Amino acid sequence: MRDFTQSLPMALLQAREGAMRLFRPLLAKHDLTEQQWRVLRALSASDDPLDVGSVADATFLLASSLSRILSNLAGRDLINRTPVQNDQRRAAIALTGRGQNLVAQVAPHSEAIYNEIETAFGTAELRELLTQLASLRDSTTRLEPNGY
Amino acid sequence: MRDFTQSLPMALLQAREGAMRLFRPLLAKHDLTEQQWRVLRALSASDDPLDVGSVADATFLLASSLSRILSNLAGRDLINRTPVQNDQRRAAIALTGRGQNLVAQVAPHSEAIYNEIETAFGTAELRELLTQLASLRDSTTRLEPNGY
DNA sequence: TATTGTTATACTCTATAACTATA
DNA sequence: TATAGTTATAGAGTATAACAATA
Repeated sequence: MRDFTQSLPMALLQAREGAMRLFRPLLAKHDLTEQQWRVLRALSASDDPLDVGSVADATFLLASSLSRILSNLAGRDLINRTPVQNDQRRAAIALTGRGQNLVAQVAPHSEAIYNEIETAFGTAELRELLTQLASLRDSTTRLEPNGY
Repeated sequence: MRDFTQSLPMALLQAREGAMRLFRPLLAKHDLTEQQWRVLRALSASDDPLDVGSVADATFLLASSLSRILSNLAGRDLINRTPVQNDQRRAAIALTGRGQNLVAQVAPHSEAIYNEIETAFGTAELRELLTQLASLRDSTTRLEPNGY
């Protein structure tokens, strides 16, 4: 078997841990978990409200996990849910004003950390890495888990 | 702020999810969580028994999380803990015979999945990606989280 | 009947701190 | 006093399934 530390999942985990380690104190200061921040970011990145399924896809969260997270964020008045007119099953999720303010407050610090990483790692290297990661994602998307 | 889907942590998460999605059914069949498998792999990769701190470092698990995981694995007779002679505080963790057998049983399937990924993504591309990930890890290791 | 989303349940991991035993 | 490891506690996410409401 391949060397443990050389395995792709471990390398991706280590790389992500190395980056997230720099972001966590910022999120903790605002009482946000990584997952909660992913939800806020996804909503912030979208011009229109998103239904729950779209948020789940964008954030890599299970619908059942996301449902709880949305309840938490709604309880803190950071997001709201409004039923969709055409399809009453769907809920349109959007940032509240408070949610937008929070994102706007955290974003510059997040960007500063990101810039530190980019400076340390290299702008061209970062762009290249993002390209390769997208390519890997596309490659694995086409594969199916085998039955064992 | 940078585009959400273009952010490095998200890209690393997506890439890892894409890969792990292919491995999870295999681990599930053997009643192993990702974290438990990381521990078994780390022990398998080492010629000598490892103390708990070393396993924690190798697997990116907190000592307190690891302690429970080790209890679970010990209860299934997959690992054992033996006190270290020179330093009675330390425990030397090693795979049992059963643990070695389990790793030996899972490893070929894991390798097959890995080969599928390598074929889909490209051997040279994979090597290059691993190099870049190691470089990123080194870059972020030298950075410190800022206070906010 | 199928789909969207929530709830139920059991489990696992995270995170911090307190604690024990040893050095 | 400091260190290695475990235990306590609270919280959060995972995973599967069951469920209600709607299409």
